[in-house]
Amino acid sequence: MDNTQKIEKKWQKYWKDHHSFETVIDPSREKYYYLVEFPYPSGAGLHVGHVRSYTALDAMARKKRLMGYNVLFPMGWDAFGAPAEQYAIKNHVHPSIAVKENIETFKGQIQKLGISFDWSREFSTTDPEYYKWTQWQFLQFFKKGMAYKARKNINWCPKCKTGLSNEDSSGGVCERCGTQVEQREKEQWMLRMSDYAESLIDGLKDTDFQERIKTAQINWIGKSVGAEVDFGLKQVDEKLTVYTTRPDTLYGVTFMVIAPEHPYIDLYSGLISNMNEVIDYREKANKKTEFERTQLVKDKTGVKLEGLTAINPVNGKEIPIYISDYVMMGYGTGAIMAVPAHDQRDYDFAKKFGIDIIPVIEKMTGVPHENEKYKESIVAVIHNKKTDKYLTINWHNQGGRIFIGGTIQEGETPEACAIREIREETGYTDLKLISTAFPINHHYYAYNKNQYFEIDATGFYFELESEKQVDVSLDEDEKNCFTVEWVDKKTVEKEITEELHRAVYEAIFDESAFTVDGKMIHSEFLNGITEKQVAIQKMIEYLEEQGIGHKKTNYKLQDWIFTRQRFWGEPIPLIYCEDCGWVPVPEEDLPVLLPNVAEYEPTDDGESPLARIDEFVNTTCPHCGKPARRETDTMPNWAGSSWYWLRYMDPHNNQEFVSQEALKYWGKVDWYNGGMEHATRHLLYARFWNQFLYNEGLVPNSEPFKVRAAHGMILGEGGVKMSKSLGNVINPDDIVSTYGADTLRTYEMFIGDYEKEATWSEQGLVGCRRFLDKVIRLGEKIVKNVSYSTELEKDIHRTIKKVTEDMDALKFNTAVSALMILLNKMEKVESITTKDYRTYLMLLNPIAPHITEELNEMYELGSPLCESSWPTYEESMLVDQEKEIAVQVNGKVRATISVHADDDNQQIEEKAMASENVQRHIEGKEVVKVIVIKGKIVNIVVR
RNA sequence: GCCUGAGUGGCGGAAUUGGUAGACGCACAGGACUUAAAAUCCUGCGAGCUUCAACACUCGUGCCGGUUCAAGUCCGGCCUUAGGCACCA
Repeated sequence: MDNTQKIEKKWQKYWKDHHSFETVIDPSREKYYYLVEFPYPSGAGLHVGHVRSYTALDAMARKKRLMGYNVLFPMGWDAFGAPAEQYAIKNHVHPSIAVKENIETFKGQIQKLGISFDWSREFSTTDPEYYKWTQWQFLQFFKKGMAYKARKNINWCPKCKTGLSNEDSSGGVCERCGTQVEQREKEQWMLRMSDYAESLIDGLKDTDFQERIKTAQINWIGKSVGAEVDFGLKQVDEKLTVYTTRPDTLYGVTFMVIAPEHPYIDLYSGLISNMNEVIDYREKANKKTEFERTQLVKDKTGVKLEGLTAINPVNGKEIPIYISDYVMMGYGTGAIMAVPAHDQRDYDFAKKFGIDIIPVIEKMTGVPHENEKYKESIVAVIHNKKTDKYLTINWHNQGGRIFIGGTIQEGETPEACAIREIREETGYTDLKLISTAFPINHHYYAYNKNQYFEIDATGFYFELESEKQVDVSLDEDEKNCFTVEWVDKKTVEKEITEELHRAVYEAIFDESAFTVDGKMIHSEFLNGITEKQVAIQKMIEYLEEQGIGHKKTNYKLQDWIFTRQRFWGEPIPLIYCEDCGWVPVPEEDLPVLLPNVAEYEPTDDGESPLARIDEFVNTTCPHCGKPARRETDTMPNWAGSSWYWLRYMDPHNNQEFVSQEALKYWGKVDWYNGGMEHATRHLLYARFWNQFLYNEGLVPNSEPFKVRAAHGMILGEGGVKMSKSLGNVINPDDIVSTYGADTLRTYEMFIGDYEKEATWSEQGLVGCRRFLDKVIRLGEKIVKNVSYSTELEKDIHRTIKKVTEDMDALKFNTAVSALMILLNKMEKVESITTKDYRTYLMLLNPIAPHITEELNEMYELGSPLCESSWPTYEESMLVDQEKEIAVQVNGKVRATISVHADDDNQQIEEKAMASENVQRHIEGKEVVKVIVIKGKIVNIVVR
């Protein structure tokens, strides 16, 4: 309908001409700050996903304004970065030109949707007036020693020819282009973000982020609490420090592993007799990408350091040292103590290299009891290869099927005991021991002896070598009690249910380390402890007493690599002088502008394209005046978005990045909406940046955002991601021109749970268009009257409540649904009053602002909606005098009755009993009790 | 593997937080209006069973079990799925 277009244009012009959504500081009114992530203005234009979040926040912002708040709802552009640069390389134009075009497209698209942004505050991160302050803030980091240059292995994207932060190369591929990331040693500017790890976790307490977002942040920061322990080296007077979260397992250490890059390898190369092999391995490991090292290769590799051994500080045991790439130099100390019995990776490694596995934690089964009798015992699983059967003893109804078991006698080894028991009970003697299972601590009650037992049991797995048997000397009684039976695996797994025997069976065939809690064994002063935390605490105390270790907290979060070797980014405002070192560009010289040239190709040697532009590079030292060179790397894409919400408060200030007055009034962002893809990186960078500014006294709040919500993606029809290649991308412009912006907005709000993904459906869209058409037609039956229709009054009040509450809770779908329900009611009555209609339009206005304004004007209902106030409801109007409630008999609904608000329980019960169908169901039965929940339900319990 | 969520008709999804499961919309079917179509309006629409029809009845919120007068909702154990983290010691 071209009429729709006209109406929408008309009101968009009205809002613009009247500055309807422009905001100024007004201490007499309460402020509210809605922020939606500013987009990267790509050539592809706006996506329907943008529409979803913009409309949602727009609806909330419009409503808050009508409620009298001074609402800040700004928009801008995050325009530094690769795509604009790629475009520039191809077409030999300055990236700023492409950016300008794209911004225009995006802005046009957004304006067509009627989003109530305050465009007077618009800026782009690429505006020199903006990035001047990004540079200024970087200098604050620099001056505080929070920015430093380090030569280190960084993630390098060979396609983009630039370094990447860990955050940008997660999963071992470049975030931008998907190329596998390589390791390259480069000098990089770093920001000391890891200093803020704890405070970034802590600060979450002051936010109302969605739980899933908090979790994502906490996972990313990756806090772990453990201990650093110093192991001795046998050959030199030096210690090898490891980080472990399980110091309680120190007695189970049977080897150590250090990262291939560990400095000790070169330091003690003289002592290592197989140095060639070691170097060879190290080179291979270095060539592997981080991706291969962490994702693909689960098979353990490594080399033993011959000639260098370590000493376990708690028991003085000598243990071998290996190098292996499953230990990372970048985490902890780059060295680990390996406890194969209780760590899966160590277990795999030990199995492969034939290293001892010493269990120090015992699995516990059964329930411990007072006055237990202690004994040690064995359980033997015997397998016959020829028949693929297992030897069992069937006690029939006196205890079912079990394996061979028995108590260890004095002076007997567990293995000897097993062999003896097998012979005594079954006669078999020709056995080969295959494996010994981890010990099990079992608690049980023996009925025949009326006694509680605690046993430490060792499980053995034997292979039967031959059928050779000796006579079994059992008395008659025993013979009648049990039979010896060979059974298949299936029977074993089905019939052996006794807890201990079952546990032994599982332990024998389980190829994994025992990583759950249990009872400490073989650990001297820790023996018998059953709680992990207690054991860890005790061990740490011991280590600290002995001076061989201490408690230590580690984080996965690392320092932020803050340089990119690209053209299209904020130049880093530093100058290198041979005499003075790194010198900041004086504030009055900011911004350091990007030069206006036409060559932007990154170079293979890893230098920024800026390095080739002499007139940019060559300068003088601000300190001593000698010739000096500018830093030619630029800032990463994330820099500009790390403080943009502050600039919105005071976007045209050329004296400071934001005035204290604006900061004081606008404070925090009250509600920040963005995609789930930014829940870790952008949000962490932004919070870190803000916390730093807070510590410098530059901003009043340490946390920048109160609420963080994330919208779900909009998927193409069929539930797949929208993508160019699938050809299922929906262009909002097309929808706006066919159905109108109001229809698109209403549909996207109605599509489903805002926080979950939703599938696009053209049919659903049509339904929303129909809904709006009905709203339009409803106007035909209004009669002038300044009060609500009596028949609709209650429904209107209820709808006001519902819509008001739902919109604040992101439940737009049910808000729209409530409006549809009210519409259906309004359609059914003869006529509606002007007040009915105006209130209805007002409620719909935040979601469909154009058509509601138009109808309001057309029927002369009052001042423009955007200049009016949000309707209120009366509590008294929400309660019904008459209500239908259900009557259940034994929990099943059998009737409904109409009850009055004044009815007492007695009356309600009588009404319920009077129902014919209820009578039928209670007839001939005894009524046990009647539950009456006023206004809700009656349940009659009969027997 | 660990940490979050989620699982309800043909479909998108509701359900006042333990109280009539399936609101609202879509799709579909039947009818009205129309020369006809579109648009619009009315009616029906979880499955089964029964009936000329209606009333009624049985089952039903991923699966198994439990608590309760009453469970989509709470508890225990699984399965599936989406997202986050991951040789992080």
